Amino acid sequence: MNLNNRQKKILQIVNSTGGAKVSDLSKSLYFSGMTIRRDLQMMENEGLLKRVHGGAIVNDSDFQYPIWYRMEINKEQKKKLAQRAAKHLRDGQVIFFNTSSTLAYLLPYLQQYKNLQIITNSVHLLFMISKMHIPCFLTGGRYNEVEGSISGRQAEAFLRGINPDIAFLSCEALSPDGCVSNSNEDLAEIDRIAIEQSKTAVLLMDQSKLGERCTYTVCHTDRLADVILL
Amino acid sequence: MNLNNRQKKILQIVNSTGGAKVSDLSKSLYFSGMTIRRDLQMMENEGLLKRVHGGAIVNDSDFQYPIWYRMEINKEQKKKLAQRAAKHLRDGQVIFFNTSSTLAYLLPYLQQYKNLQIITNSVHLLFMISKMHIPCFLTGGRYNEVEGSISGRQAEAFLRGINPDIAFLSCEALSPDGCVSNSNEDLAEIDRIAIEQSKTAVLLMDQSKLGERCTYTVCHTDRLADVILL
DNA sequence: TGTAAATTGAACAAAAATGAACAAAATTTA
DNA sequence: TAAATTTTGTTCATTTTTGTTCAATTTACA
Repeated sequence: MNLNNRQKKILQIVNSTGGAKVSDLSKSLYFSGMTIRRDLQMMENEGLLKRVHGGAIVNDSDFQYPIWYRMEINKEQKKKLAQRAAKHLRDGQVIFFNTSSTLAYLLPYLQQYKNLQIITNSVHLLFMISKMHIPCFLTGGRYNEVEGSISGRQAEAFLRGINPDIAFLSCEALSPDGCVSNSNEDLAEIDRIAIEQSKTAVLLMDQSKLGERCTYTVCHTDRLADVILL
Repeated sequence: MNLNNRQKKILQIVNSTGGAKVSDLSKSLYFSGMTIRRDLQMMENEGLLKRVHGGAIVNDSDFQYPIWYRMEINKEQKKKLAQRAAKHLRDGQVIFFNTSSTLAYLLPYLQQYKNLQIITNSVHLLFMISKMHIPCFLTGGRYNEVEGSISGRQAEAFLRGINPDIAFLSCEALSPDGCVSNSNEDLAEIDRIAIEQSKTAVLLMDQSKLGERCTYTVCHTDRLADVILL
């Protein structure tokens, strides 16, 4: 029994029973209380559990649903609203999409238009669009694994060299007074530049994120041609 | 019993039992603890297992090499040659990879270096490298679904703005007189620029493609620091 | 065949893991 | 509230494991 096995076992016990006492763990695993305590401290640092006086309990901190799950939520309603957004589409347009799962609802409507060119900083959208055999360009720059986005100085430079007809954006928060904002500084900057460079900008966003305000302002809604709440 | 057989056996034991102690492996394989320890270190660097105090356990990290890589991993020759290519690696390097599955053999060796920065025009390599938690930049530009590559005018401009310490390239053909060539014009141009911009360039390629010559010349081998035939 | 490189093991110093002792802090009890 | 009890964290000693270095041996290769 080494450190790793012991900690794995402790985690099993804690997760299956909701919590465990140091004294019990010590007795059942045949290690001193001191060792157990050190284990719990390590595991708490890694966010695996929460330490309390006398032992440890499960860590039920906030967790995020994976992206594929979020896409399944409210499918029907979102489809209808994406249809409304699709009314801004025309043949031959150069279109920018930012990084967002919400925008994926728009993709089916691209099929009916000819000679579109898509630019995006989302690798997920890149793949989906490519599978539809629509030419797609990705901004260059630093890859962020969490959102599947490309951002940073180079992505900004890339965008400044392009003038899309329309930008479809999604963001994290929209305050009551019309302030569109994001919690990621780099992605907020991408959005700002996309709006600057594009003739038209349309915001799509999830109603659930309404009314809040994140650290980095993207723009005010009066700069947008349309705001569609899914 | 040579190094490769021994490591294969160690991996079997670890994978079948979930873990093994150095002292036990030493006794059952009749090798000194020191040798076992060196084996484990090597195998950990390649991501095949996880070392813990006293021994090793199965690698349950979130990063897994793709199946085709793990299936090939025991082909000693490729492993050895990738190892030779890895000798060009140093801490803190800025490295370019072009679009090629061959280069994936090098990835395990990246883990042992600190502060690397990778630039590539391959989305497949981008994903693998990101999963290893190494900062990775993608060139901007047109996406080509077939090879999973980014190329075109913007990718070229992106590359010209960067000066990597070393470029690892793979290509489609290498003629007997040392002409490195490619059948895709855009990707050949990317390679040319990468060589131009990099302090050092190393070619890795599959022996099967040896002796031929494609439409677009990339460079001559005397421009390369090393040519490694897998 | 001789030389360079890789492999291996031994010795020993350095580091990690563990438990015991005890003072400090938290909790319970009176 | 104070005393008693339990739990915690610090420190130190002991044991185990690891890494470094060097020498011997084997292997690769020119």
